Amino acid sequence: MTIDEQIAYLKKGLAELIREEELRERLTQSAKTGVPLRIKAGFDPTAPDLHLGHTVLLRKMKHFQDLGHTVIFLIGDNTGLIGDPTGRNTTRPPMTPEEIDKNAETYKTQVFKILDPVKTEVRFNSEWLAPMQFIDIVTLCSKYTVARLLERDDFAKRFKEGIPISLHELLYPLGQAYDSVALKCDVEMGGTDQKFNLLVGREIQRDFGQPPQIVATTPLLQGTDGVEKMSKSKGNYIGITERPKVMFRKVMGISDDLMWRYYELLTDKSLSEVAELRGRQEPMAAKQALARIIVADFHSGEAADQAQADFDREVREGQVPSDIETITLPNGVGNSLPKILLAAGLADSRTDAERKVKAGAVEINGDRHASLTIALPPGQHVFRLGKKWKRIQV
RNA sequence: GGACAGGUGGGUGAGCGGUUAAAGCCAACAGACUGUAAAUCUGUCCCUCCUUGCGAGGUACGAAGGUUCGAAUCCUUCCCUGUCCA
Repeated sequence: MTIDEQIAYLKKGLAELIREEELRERLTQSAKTGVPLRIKAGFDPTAPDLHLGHTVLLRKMKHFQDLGHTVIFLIGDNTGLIGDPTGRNTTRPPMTPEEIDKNAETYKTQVFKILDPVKTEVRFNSEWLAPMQFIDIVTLCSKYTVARLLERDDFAKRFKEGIPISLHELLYPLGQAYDSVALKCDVEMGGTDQKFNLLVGREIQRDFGQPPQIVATTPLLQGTDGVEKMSKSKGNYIGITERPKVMFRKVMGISDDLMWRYYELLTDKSLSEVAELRGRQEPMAAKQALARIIVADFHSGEAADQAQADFDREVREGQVPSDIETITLPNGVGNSLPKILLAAGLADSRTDAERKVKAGAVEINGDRHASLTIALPPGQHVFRLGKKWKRIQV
């Protein structure tokens, strides 16, 4: 590929690239010397469960690898103690080396579904942050001003609204910036919400006599609710290790509008292909195709077939799922339906169970059951409460 | 160190002595509708118990005490947060 083609390839699907000319220079330089560029992205050590939102970034990092460059998967085991200030944060207790190792392993098995292990370095920022002395930290702090830190959107907002900002939170961008110095990064990537932190990296690198890194941001993927960005804590995520069936169903649950965004950010389909698909006016078919692609990416084609078959049968035809759990009732629940539902894990509490029954949400062996007592003859019974199914052995 | 303001259910946010398990909104859950969805409409949304009733108890409004027949609402102390002044 020519340099122009490389840039076009890398730019596709990026939210922002700062600055393109610098990237061009480095790509040219790299081609000349044969030294690969170093592409960094940082991840929080506490949440090693990746979801599709993370894969937007990972897919883009993979593109750099495709061109022969090195990706540094940085686990922020030290900055993670602060927690990127997205809200009310306190310092988290330090993680033990065992926990960190365990999380790192989990990360590896997940990210290598996308990244090429041969062209990936997994690093921890405790490597250089932990040995820093107070004086080192003060020196680092001296390189940036409070006013500039407060320019960051969420800081500015919180400051203005009188929401607490703890001093240590201000240090987070500096720590992250120093990571780039320590790793001599050529490019740092992150979601658009990371733009500020990534830019601080440029300035700090300059202060340390390094050429400033190129900043590449990827768009944030909306969660399944279509409103907020995908995040585990919001419960609107699709995890990349989720079972094919669950994954398929979650994809089917997104709105038709959101589906096109997912096509754009989560598949290799070109924009014209997506537009063509959209023009066909067959949202149902398009969404199933999307769900198949995603399941196949993280599992296999066969798993995708199976997931689709399950979906057709269970959701579209409303039949009993193939994989429901069988529960044997403990003694003493008698014929109280709420107690049975609680014992089966279909309700959170007896009060909750009672409400659900009264609301007509309970189906037993295919028939709605709205009374609070039931005599179950010995044998197996299929219970359904909303989307949850259980087989109960009496 | 001083002067103010504030801490309510998953989130917002009303209530400022009693019809308040605590408005409204959002989220969530269930039902209807549907091509999966979305949207819309309806209902629910602390727990326990039973004689399942617009039932009876128990918890709950930062924490602990106190005043009251009665407190999320008043008082005291403590904890936490913000603003202004030094």
